[in-house]
Amino acid sequence: MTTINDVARLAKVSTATVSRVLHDIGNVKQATRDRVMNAVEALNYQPNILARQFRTKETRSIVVVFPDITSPFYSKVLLGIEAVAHRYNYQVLLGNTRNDPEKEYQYLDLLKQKQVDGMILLTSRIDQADVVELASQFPIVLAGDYFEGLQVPMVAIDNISGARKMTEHLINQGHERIAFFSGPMYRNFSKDRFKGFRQALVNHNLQVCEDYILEGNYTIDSGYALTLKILELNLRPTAIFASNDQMAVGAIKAAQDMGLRVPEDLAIVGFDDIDMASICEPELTTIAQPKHVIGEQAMELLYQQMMNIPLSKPHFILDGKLIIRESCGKSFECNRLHQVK
Amino acid sequence: MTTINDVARLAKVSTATVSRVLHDIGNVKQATRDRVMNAVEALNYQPNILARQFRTKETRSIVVVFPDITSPFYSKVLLGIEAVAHRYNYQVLLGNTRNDPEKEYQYLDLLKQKQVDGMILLTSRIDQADVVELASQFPIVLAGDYFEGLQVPMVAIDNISGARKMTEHLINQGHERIAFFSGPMYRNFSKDRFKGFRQALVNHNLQVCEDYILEGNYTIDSGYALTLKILELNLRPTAIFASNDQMAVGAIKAAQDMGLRVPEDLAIVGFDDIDMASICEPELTTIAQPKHVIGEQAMELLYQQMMNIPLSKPHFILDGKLIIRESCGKSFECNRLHQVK
DNA sequence: TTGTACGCGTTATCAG
DNA sequence: CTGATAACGCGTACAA
Repeated sequence: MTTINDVARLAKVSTATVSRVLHDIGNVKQATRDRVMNAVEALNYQPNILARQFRTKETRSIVVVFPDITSPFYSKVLLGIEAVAHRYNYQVLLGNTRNDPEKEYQYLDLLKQKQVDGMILLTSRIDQADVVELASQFPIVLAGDYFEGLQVPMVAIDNISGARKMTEHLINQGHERIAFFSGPMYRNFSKDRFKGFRQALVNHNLQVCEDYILEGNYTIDSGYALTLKILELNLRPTAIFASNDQMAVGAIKAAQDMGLRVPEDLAIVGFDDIDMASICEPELTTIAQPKHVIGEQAMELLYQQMMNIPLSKPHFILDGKLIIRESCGKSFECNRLHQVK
Repeated sequence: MTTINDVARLAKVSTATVSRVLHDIGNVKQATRDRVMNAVEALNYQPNILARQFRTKETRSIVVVFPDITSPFYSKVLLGIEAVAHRYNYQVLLGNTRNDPEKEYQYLDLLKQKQVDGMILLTSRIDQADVVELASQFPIVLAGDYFEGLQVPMVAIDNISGARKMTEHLINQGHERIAFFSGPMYRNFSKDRFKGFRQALVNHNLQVCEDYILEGNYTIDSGYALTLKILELNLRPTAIFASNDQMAVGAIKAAQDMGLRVPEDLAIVGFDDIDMASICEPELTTIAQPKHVIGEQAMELLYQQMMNIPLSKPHFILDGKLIIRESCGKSFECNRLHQVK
């Protein structure tokens, strides 16, 4: 292992000068700079990063915490994070939790122990107070999910308005009996999607029927099971709003297995716009989240904190876009004409 | 920041003893051990990991290199790796390359610079010689992909026999005009899947038709485009073997868009058995890879290297399993009866 | 413009 | 069983 001392000796300068050259700081005569660089080349010197990290207390790495790397949503966000992280020369540590709060706490330790310079939480099951306290001491950003009314830096879409838009679209199609598959309610965005759903119903003087509200866990299987359950009701819904695409895909599968046509017999819509949404049969009407951008923006926010740049804007609420495909029946325009008639 | 010195002082022992207690090594009298632990508690002491890493030259982290975290295949393998890594107390660094060899070299630097203790390559586009040389100096494991005839530790399925099995199934169904969508040929497993395909044809005295062999890039879009192309031929194939599920899904979509029924008009099969394979319509016949196990095994192999445990077996060839679903037409059994008649 | 010398917090060696 | 102390390699005041 060749060290900075070896370089210094060969270049006949002090280690301080070598360090200066390597970091492009301080005034160093061109001649000595060249001597140093030559020595570096000759010895094929690579700085000992671990020593540097120890010395500077900077690891140039961050950790991203999320429940499931296998999820098409989280992995896309992660991709956005990674793109910006690498641009700023940060490494990204995998923080897969498998929904285990215990694990999450372990990742928090990485921060406390300075093994990473910052953290992005794509979701959190641990005590909000803990996160808030940590956020006051370390660079932290929430992405996709968020805490109610807290000023931890955050980037996400407006889930309430997204879900409202979607529900209104369904209502405009003539649906009055709409089932809602929520995700686990310990996630704030789950609550918000439900809120948006309810708002739309209320706005249109439709009553929300308890039997039509079911809680799933955002998996295909869960959407499948919930659909079978809801189809047992005497008065079936004419539409299902699954609050993510995986559940919607499971719902379509279940409906088809029960001999129902989608959307003719049962309209089904989702949320997120994962790749599968435009592949499945019928193609899924959904709310598109700008996943990559959420990741990029989150990393930008984190970077600013790590650099101690005051945040011009700590909260970013992006737009969720209604994507009308086939699974909800006739298009919005068609329907308007229909109603006008 | 409270250090080991503070603890030593409070416990009225030397730092050496504190370190001994903390690592459960050496003989320490119970009484002093208690004193130390009390001091640790009282001061809420957390060892400085960076200092430790610097001292021991161990980071307890590894990097996993792969082209696309968004891929259902790679992310599942990654999950397996992560499970075992955490059991052994290793952190996992994300090595997304977006297929950029440049990036891959950067991750190699992490190894050389001792920023990680080991590396798992899920695929590699860089010079094989470089990898082999590196593997002689650092813990490295190849997973999913591999090098021909080299003794770098590795775990993967037998792609040749997997592809052969699949092709034979198609032939047994009565297909004689089978198209093959390969992946990029710079990946060895791509070559092997093609080899297996060709072997099966040759074994059954079918000739391989150049027009039916197309190279894609393992994406849905590519499967879609290739299918449109192949359907332009005067003599259309009766079956398509797409060498991964994404391309197969794209192929199904294209066929359906062209008004063809799958499998009646055109049989389509894939490879990998990603989640989507059992969701799409029709469900996909495919070769299942034990993705999670590949990841687990790869991490075990890496761990053994990092611990300097001699590898009992450096190469693991797992089994790819033929999963017969709907997209290939009548089931194998039905078909045999049919032929016997 | 350059060099000296110290400290970062641990672990490891060696002596007692 | 325990303590003193020397590294580890780098960055950086401070001095020259």
